[in-house]
Amino acid sequence: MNDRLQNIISQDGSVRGAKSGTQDDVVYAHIFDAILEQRLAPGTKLSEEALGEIFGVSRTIIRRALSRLAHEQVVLLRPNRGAVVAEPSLEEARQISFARRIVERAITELAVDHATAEQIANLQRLVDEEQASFDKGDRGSGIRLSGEFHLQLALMANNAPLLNFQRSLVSQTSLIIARYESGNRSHCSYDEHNQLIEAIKKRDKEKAVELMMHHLDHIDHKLNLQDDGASGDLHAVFSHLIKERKEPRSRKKRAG
Amino acid sequence: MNDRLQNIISQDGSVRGAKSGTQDDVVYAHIFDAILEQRLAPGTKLSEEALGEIFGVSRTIIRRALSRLAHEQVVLLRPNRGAVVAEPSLEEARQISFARRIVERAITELAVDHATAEQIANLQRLVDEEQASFDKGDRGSGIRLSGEFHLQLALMANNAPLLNFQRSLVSQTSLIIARYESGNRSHCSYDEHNQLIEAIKKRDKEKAVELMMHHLDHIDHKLNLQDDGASGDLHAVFSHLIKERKEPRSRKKRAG
DNA sequence: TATTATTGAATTGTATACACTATTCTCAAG
DNA sequence: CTTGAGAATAGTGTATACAATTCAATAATA
Repeated sequence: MNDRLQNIISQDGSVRGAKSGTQDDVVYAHIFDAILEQRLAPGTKLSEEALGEIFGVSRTIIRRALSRLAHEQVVLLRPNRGAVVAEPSLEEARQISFARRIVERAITELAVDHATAEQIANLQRLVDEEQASFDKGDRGSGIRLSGEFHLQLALMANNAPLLNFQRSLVSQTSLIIARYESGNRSHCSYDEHNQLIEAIKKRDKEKAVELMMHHLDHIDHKLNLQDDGASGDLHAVFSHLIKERKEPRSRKKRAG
Repeated sequence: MNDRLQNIISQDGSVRGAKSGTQDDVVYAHIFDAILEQRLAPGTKLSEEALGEIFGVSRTIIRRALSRLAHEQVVLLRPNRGAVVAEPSLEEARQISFARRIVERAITELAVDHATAEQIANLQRLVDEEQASFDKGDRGSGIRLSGEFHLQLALMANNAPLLNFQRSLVSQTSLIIARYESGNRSHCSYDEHNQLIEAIKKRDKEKAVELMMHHLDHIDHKLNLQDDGASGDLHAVFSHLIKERKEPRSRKKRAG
């Protein structure tokens, strides 16, 4: 038995982060997606016990996932009072928007420099999916994919700290859209995304940056003060994946 | 091993930002300071049980603290293998340096716009302390205070996301200095810090940004990031000790 | 009726027991 | 002497019990 070989062989097949190995990654990803797709409205209480039941894990795991989300400012952790989906204020929204301009400019420039053909193809695929989602009327997926476009761009920039920061900013922007964008204005960012891809293909850095800045302007302009309260029912939001709690592993007493 | 951690961490010092309320904040702050003041070297193993004994809390608390540190990239959490103080590679160091330029430029501009007299006084006090520490020969405190200067600047920028990002970048920079700063070049950043304060007082944005960029250049130059291009090529890395193949490796005798 | 105390349920905070994994140690084979 | 397999050990991963705190409902008082 060669365990090393086994390890090497089994290293492939990792799909988009969350490997089935660690449970809190799965929980994290599900809650994260639910928030980004706006199935969980800002302000929704995230009860540890309820989430534990839904995902079939103990509060320990839920706690870790919530902690990660809190670090990305997607969730607010109030001591002794539990977690809620973050509700960015207008002032916070303004700060996030400003920070994004700083970061997106740098990312766009780096991406133009470093983008490979394969990465650009990935980018195009994301935008196509995004457009398909909006066409299908799946606004939630569309908004999530729109965010992933900006994350893919950050990935192409080849700078880990900027990528991490971008992840947090994009998530929070999604929250802001959920809170302040009037319901029916479809996001329609895919058109601007397509133009960006063209500029990147042509390695036209100046044009790409200009497009990105305008794109961010448009996002800001679409926001206003209406709020549409989405769901607050955790079980409903996650109904498609509620499962039975794992049978407690047989606890063999250590024979004396 | 346990005793070594005990000695390093329990050195009485300032534990700023430790809201005495929750225990894991205290633990977090102590470990954070120990790393920033370079009493914990990059690569040091951080055993949960040992830390629990040292701080008189359960592993639960230690785990949370380590998790927070890992989010800020100050600690590396290896699944099933425990936590170690992060060891930024040269490539990571370059990326961090780049990201800092982006962020510090924005922060400097914002700080010039928003700085109040009181905040500038705070800034000045930090630099005085920093200088005093270096004069006393307390390099650890000096480096920590140098970092706090940049954090205070970020605070003055009035932008929470940028402040958070800056916190992570400054911490990692401290780690990089610990790992890569060439020999005895004392940090001596306080001189440039003082010039920056002057420019901010005069609301001279252009000058302040220029000083900041030069300051970051100097930091980089004191490190050995310039060339070298450390590779994944083991033969290159260990070329100085490659021996004739036939030479039988002398096995060290077991002590005791 | 409005306001404040008090009590009890519900939820989070922490410690700890057990399960699982990785590392170290020992020893046998080449 | 080196290499590799298997057992012993140490350390992390997860679940759960219990303590501490918050929240809600009721009762008491003005």
